[in-house]
Amino acid sequence: MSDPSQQKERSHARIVRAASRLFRKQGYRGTSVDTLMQGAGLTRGGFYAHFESKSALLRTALGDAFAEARANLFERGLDGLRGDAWLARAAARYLTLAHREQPERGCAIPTLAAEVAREDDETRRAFEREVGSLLAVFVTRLGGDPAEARVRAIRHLAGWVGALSLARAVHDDELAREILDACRSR
Amino acid sequence: MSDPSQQKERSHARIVRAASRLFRKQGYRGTSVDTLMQGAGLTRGGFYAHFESKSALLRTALGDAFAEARANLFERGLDGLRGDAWLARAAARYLTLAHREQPERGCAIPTLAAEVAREDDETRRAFEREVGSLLAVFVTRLGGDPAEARVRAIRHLAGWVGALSLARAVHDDELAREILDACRSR
DNA sequence: TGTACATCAGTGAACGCGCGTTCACTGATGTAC
DNA sequence: TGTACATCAGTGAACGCGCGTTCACTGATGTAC
Repeated sequence: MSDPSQQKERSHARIVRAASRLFRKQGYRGTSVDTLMQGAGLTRGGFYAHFESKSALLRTALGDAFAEARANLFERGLDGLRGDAWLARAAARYLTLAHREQPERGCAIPTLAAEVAREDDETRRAFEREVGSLLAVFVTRLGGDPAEARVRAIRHLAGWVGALSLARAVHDDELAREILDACRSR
Repeated sequence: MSDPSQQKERSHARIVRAASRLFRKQGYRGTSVDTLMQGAGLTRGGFYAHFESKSALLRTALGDAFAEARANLFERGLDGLRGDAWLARAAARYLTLAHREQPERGCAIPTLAAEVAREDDETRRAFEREVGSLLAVFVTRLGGDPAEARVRAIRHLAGWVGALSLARAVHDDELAREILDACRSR
């Protein structure tokens, strides 16, 4: 009973989950190994039995963060929707003050892209893979000619990412709302 | 001759300039006071005769960074241009691989927005002021109804910011180019 | 014109602290007989 | 069923290091007489 390797797997998953949330909330450099192990209910010494380095965890945590955001923002509750109907609902979810105020469960791109851009090739490849599968979801949902859908997917995603980045970095809530609203309408 | 207070002013300006470039290139947390003082040709001990804290320098450096980017990307060489003609030229400048590879002279939003979002109110207000004056340039250049121009300004800026953020965080140059190109047209 | 003193921008050693990482150890659990 | 041993996930003290910040000092320059 309670196979010790299963226990290790569960700890591993808790570390990844904690990292995925804390990195989005406080940034990668802003989150210490100590803090994230506490977030997983463990102590710092155990970290290196699970990951080669903090950087290796970032690569793994990106997968979890993108998966959570993908589900929450673009899939959950939007089952049958396609084309402009899906686009409008996804935009309305992405471009909210709630998303602005809860980076820890939201899209990983506005929170982590700038730090990832300064990391090594392997990390940027991991990020690239996640962007790729996110765009694939967009293309499927948008439908129509795949090449055209891909251009539209990139354009919309970029607009939403920029809007959220701006809305988070300004102080005034009203300005934040204006930015989010301006990018929602088509 | 060579008024000592003038010398201090020149050192001050060199620190701000170095910070403005290094923060965009390596991030705010990624740049130490030591590194940026070396970048200004000084030693670390002198820093606190010029700024109350590293955070106070960030607020000042944002002004320099936005001013440099505003001039380079949206004004220099675009003297008479207005409306869609200006927009197309500005987009063509912003969405280039050169801009992707030279964050230290480029737009401060993709490089610093995520870190600023985690800083205190005063810093976010400084960032907000700079975004405001950048949008004012956009509105003037776009012309037409000011309210409509402002919505368009926000929408385009957000799209460009998101595109550059994505292009920098992915590894593959071809994908980066595809992202930048997709966001240029219209 | 020359000497003594005041000013002050900049220096560099030092501070306490938190970081990523290592490692000898603990203690709960599973296995052998 | 009970005892002795092996395994191994997790602990927590310790490592060297770089950080933001402080401070006693230096040395060039300007001022007073």
